[in-house]
This record gives sequence, structure tokens and C-alpha cells, in this order.
Amino acid sequence: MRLGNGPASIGELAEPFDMALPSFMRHIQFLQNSGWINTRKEGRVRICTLEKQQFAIVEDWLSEQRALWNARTDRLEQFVTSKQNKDNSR
Amino acid sequence: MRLGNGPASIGELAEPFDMALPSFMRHIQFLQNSGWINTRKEGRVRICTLEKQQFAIVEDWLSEQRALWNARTDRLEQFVTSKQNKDNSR
DNA sequence: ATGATACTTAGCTTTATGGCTAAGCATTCG
DNA sequence: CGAATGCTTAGCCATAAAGCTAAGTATCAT
Repeated sequence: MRLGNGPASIGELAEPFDMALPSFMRHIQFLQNSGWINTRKEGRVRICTLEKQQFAIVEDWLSEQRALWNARTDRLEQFVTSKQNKDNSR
Repeated sequence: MRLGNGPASIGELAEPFDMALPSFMRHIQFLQNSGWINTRKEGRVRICTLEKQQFAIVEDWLSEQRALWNARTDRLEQFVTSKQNKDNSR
């Protein structure tokens, strides 16, 4: 959430958490390895930024999947409905 | 992905995986506790279905967050640009 | 040049995770 | 009724995760 406001240093990100810095760093590294954030070193400070494209990718994937599911559900409902109509018309 | 096609039994879902059934069950339970799927018992068979709303919630959250970030970035760019203009007009 | 700052690295400990087998319990088939 | 099927429960084990402290390194400020 914090990174949504723009870049921040490790120290700033870690500050609200009751956790030793090395422990916090591993979370940062994990997020970077997973492609959610990027980091660069500015002097002795490491700056973190959000990898916004990654979030766009996830959103697109979700959107696509849901569209597929819904299309399938629609076809199923259509089938059930048409079957009902046939039965009713007997 | 399989559940996107419609409901399926534990056995059917587990079949492609080289994993003992109890182990697989824990994955199912985890997904259910996390709200991604739902299950019901039909005779001795347990049927799993996708909790589509959950995916919609995530998609909405992502969409909202990204909109916020982009709005902020836009304002930042606008600020930088307007500052540039002032500097240029001296 | 020294001390302070902001991470980093190394190494350790505790706990959680993810897997297994064996045995149990309903439900369905013959 | 007895056997087969489809999970479930119980209990165990190996490994990975997530934390810590202590010590190290590279900047920055004086």
C-alpha cells in the first residue's frame, strides 16, 4: 500500500513493523524475485518501487478467466433453458 | 483451471497429480478456508465448485488500487510538467 | 579520519508446511 | 450382507520458512 504512494526506502517501509531489518529485507527480496517490486541503490539507501505492470498482468489474467467461466455458464444456462422449453412444449 | 469448466469431485481434481489423497485434501481445504472454492457432499463423493465472486472481489480491488496509483502518477507528472513550463517561461 | 547511518551477510533456532502411510467411515454395488 | 469406492482422520517425518543476533560493508557528515 505504501509503495502505491511512490518509491520508498527499506528503512521507511520497515519502520511500522516490529521486525528486525534482516528479516524485513527477506520479504523485500521475495517481492522483488516475484516481480512485484523493483529496487535500486542510491548511496547507502535502497529505494523500492512498485512494479505496476505486474499488477496489470494479474488483473488481465483474472478478467480473461472470468470471461471464459461466464461464457461457459451462459452456454450451460442457455442449454438448460432450451431443454426446459422443449419439455414444456410437449 | 479445471473448476473453471464447472464442478468436479475431489477424485477427479486429484487424478492428474502425483500425490496421495490426504495430501491433496489439505490443498482443497486450504482453498475452501481461503474462500476460493466451495464444496458439498453428494453421497460418498465431495463436489467442488469455484467461488467466482471471490475472484471478482480481487479483480475489483486490483482495478481500484491501480486507478489510485495512476491518478497519483498523473498528478505528479502534471506537477513536474507545470513546473517545467514555469522554468521555461523565465 | 572518525563516527554515524543504512543496509547486508552469515549463521542459528523455532515453527509451520507439505508430504506420507495406515486405518476408519459412510455410501453404493452385486 | 459383504466387497468396493471415495473420501477422512490420525499421526508421523523431512524440509522450508520466518524470525533472531552479531558482525560486516559502504556511504555520508563532521
